[in-house]
Amino acid sequence: MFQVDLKGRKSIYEQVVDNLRDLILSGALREDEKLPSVRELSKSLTVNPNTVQKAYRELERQQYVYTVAGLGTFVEKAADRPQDAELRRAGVELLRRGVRELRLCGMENTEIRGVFRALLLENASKGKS
Amino acid sequence: MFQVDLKGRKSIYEQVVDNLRDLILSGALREDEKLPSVRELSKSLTVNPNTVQKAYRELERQQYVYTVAGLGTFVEKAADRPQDAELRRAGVELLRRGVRELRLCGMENTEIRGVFRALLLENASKGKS
DNA sequence: ACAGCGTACTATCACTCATAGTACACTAAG
DNA sequence: CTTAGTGTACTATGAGTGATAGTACGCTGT
Repeated sequence: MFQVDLKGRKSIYEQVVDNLRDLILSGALREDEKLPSVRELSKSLTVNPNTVQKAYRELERQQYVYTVAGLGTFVEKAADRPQDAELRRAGVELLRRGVRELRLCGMENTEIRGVFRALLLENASKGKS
Repeated sequence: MFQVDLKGRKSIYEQVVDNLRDLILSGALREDEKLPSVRELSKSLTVNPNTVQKAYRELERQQYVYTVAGLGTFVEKAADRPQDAELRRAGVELLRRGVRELRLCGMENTEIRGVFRALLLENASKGKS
């Protein structure tokens, strides 16, 4: 399904959250589709079940998934996800910080704009991160 | 000089590093200008001297400052800073992640470009973060 | 009844951050 | 030389977080 990086700065459960969220947003996991069970995914990733459960709890808190007792965890309908706006704000914030960083390097608006245009084209056809 | 946020996700010494680095890059601290002493800044920020020293050591490692034994810590000359390229790569990476995030929200290139243009103008005249 | 599911709880270990305190070598000023 | 101020080094401690292990409970579908 995906991999986790033990030696990264991001914690494991954060990586699980981000990866699953991306799979949901990209449509790789469809609405009402069942996610792997906690124990199943924990074996697949070779991590502790508690770690996966922590990730699932967070995804449920953010309303990307919903849970049916005794059945499993499923992808929430896009219509019931009011927090896409929050994700959008996060994206804009990343752009803002990037612009600020490049400005500190002494780059002018025209240069920054050039870098940005290249980025847009670069990622246009790519589905990977 | 600046403030630290105790309740943020970033550690204190990282905040000190980032703040001082920004002051140097923006020119608020000029070349060969003396930084506050470890004990002085630690009192000013109400943090432990060891925390400030850790930040200074990191800034020296990144060659933003240099140290003269018994005298103090000073701003490195811009010509002796080969790692601006690294900062630039970090900025570009932020932009890339921002674009990716906004794409996951379902935004098209034209929309993303619109947000970006607004950002460029918004920060154009601002000196604050 | 049984297997599989999410959930809850306690306990432990490791790591990082921040703190406290002490000590040393250096420099400039008196 | 003495003193104050500087960076630096070191040990120790407490708090917090992340990850782990193990156990247990209630739910669902077969």
